[in-house]
Amino acid sequence: MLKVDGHELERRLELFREAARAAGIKLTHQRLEIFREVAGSLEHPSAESVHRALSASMPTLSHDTVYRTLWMLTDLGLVSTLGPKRESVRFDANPEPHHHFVCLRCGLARDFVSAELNELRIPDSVSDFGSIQATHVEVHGICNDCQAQQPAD
Amino acid sequence: MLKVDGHELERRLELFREAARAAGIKLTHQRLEIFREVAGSLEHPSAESVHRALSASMPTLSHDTVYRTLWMLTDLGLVSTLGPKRESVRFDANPEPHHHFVCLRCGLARDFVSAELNELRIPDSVSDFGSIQATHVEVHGICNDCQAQQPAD
DNA sequence: ATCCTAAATAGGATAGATTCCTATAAGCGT
DNA sequence: ACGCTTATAGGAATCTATCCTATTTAGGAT
Repeated sequence: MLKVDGHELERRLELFREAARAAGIKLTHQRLEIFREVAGSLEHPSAESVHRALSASMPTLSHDTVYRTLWMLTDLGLVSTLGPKRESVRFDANPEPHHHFVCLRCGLARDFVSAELNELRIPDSVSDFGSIQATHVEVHGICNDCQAQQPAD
Repeated sequence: MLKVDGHELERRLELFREAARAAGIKLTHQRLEIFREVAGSLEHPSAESVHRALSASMPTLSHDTVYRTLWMLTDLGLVSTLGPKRESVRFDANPEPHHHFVCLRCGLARDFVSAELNELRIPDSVSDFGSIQATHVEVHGICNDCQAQQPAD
């Protein structure tokens, strides 16, 4: 199990404590442990694996609390999600090289093309993870419709 | 509902017919309609929305068929998925700008950093979709562990 | 055109992920 | 320490995706 350096973890925990205080959010034992688990891992855990890791020391921890906490951390900007959040799998039948704009609120996904972005230089170290098959750019933002509904954050 | 140009759609359908023939895969009505639906949309539909769109003209179409067909098209290389396929949501508490290597088989996700990739120029046209919040590069491939288990494809 | 067989489908059951509901418990300002 | 407000536990409900199997179909052979 890969771990974040202890000093860095403490730094992230302090950021969380500050952000929680600023937002008027209570610092419960559950929230601190859940944040410590996700901030301390290099493996981008799922809610389920966070729950599993903590249930040894907190046998009554509920799934609901893990999910609520992780989404709350996402709202605070301390955590993000890989890919378009929740939702179901989305399919893409565009055979040309292209890139994606993805709305963080509603999941809307649109293609855009860019010859320049098709030719990115990926650091050599990445091939230590495995063989590279494709590379593309993901732009995350808020789509026009979602902005119209809820202008600011 | 945004649609792909009719001529382009026919071209994609022809590619599918060829690929199916080459792979010894039967060209059923269901498969053709499902492919037409996903290849004709600019909105990267989910399996559920494909099913919904087709159920008017094919009331007995099953969910299973839609899923099987979409994964089959993915295996043929005619369709890809947005984000790490299936699985649950994955969380990321790394506050520094970074990019991802994602294994297409097992979903393993690892961070890597690159000052150069942090400074990508995104086409102006993308801001027509909405406000941009973050940009990062996703490298898709097969991780070392998965390659060891099943060397070639 | 008809037959045959392997492959594909429908439909319901099942598994897994995520959220909802509500009575109880705990944080934190005073 | 007290009380108000927010958070939690636990189970029920929902939703996504896959599995199972009897029936149907595509497409090559006749």
